[in-house]
Amino acid sequence: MNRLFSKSLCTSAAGANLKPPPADSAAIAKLLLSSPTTAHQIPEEQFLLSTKTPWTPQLVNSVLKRLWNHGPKALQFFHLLDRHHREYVHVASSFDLAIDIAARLHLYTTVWSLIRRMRSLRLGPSPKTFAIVAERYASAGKPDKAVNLFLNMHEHGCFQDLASFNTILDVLCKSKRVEKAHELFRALRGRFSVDTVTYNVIVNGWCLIKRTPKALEVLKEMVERGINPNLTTYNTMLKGFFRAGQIKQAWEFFLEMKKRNCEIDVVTYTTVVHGFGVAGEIKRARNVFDEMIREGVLPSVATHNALIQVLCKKDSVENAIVMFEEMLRKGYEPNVTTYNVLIRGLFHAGDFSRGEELMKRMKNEGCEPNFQTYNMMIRYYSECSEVEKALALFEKMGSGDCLPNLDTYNILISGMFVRKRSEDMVVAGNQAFAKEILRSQSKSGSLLIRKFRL
DNA sequence: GATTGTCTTT
Repeated sequence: MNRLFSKSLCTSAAGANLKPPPADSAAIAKLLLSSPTTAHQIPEEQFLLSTKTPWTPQLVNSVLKRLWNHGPKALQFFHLLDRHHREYVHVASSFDLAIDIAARLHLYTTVWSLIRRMRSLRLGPSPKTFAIVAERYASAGKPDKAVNLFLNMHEHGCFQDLASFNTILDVLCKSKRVEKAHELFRALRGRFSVDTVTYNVIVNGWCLIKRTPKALEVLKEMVERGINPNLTTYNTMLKGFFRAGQIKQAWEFFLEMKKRNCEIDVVTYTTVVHGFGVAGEIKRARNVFDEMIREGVLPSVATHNALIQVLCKKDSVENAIVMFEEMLRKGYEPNVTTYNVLIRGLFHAGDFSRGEELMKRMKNEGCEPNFQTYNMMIRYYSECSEVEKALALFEKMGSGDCLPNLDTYNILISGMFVRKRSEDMVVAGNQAFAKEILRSQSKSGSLLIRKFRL
């Protein structure tokens, strides 16, 4: 998500073209957020529609991504350009973004009219478009709709192939509809000549719901059918054992991988380091970490993050900090996850001031805090009745690049209600974030308003 | 966006 809001993305909108746009995507997004949703043809909109704004697909996409948590606004903007601009025509990737936003809001009528519009402009829909919609259907608890979408793809001018088959299976698996995925797999594996990736997706599916015996069955079947498992297959299985709490089996599987001369990689080692750590086996996690270095497999930032996280959770924040400093000394560049994990660790230990310091540090290092950073810090503050601190962060969020999302409101409000301190709500009222919820116009927003009579 | 490792909470 952080990537979506990066500065480079916005400035690159100017592209290699001759003249820079009069406004960047941040300014445009702000303008759109400040205008009422119902009004039409307000001066700002006329500005957006004027031929002086040199719209490019990059600029449009950047605005859409900035308005990700303000879906109705994003769609309003998309439609405005689509319907009223004389020259600009959306590209396929902008349609995909708009479709994703509409599907996320469960506005399926809009989704389908966008797909029709896309088709009439001969821009798609592409397999990617279908992957997006299928994923949204699946995560909205409509896996059958996702399957039907795949089965009827060809009616919308898009051919099914192995890639799209693997995609729909993965979408079903990731939303924990593994039985359904396996069913579809068995029914259609003859029609597409399925490959290692297909099997890997199914193996991963069973692992995700901790049914490792089923995963092993699929692995066996794959070998019997002459499709060779690869390192991804084994790494998936290994992670599955750890996830299911089968530490002994995981270790034996790992040893077997080494015995059979698999080219064990950084993903394998990271999985084991993290797996042992989560199981509370810090010593073994460290041993494996040292072993990988001896074996000449370089730990990545992710490997360090895995170890830092488990040190925070199962050992001590102090040791996690030591690891962090060691990582810096070795020349690694920490990412948002590194900082989030450490800040969470410090906050969890009640050390708010060092957590805040670390956030300052991450900013100084050019690593922008994301939603997770803010929401996590706000959660800890409101749980400890530090409402002023929580609201200060909330304000900082609103003025920066990382606009508060619905989760933020939920965290703030529930944090206050848990404490049942009426004066908290007075503070909250002063901050007028109830108004913000109204403006966000989402279903859950209005539910909140009704629930708490804001 | 065809598959695997690090970030939501116990």
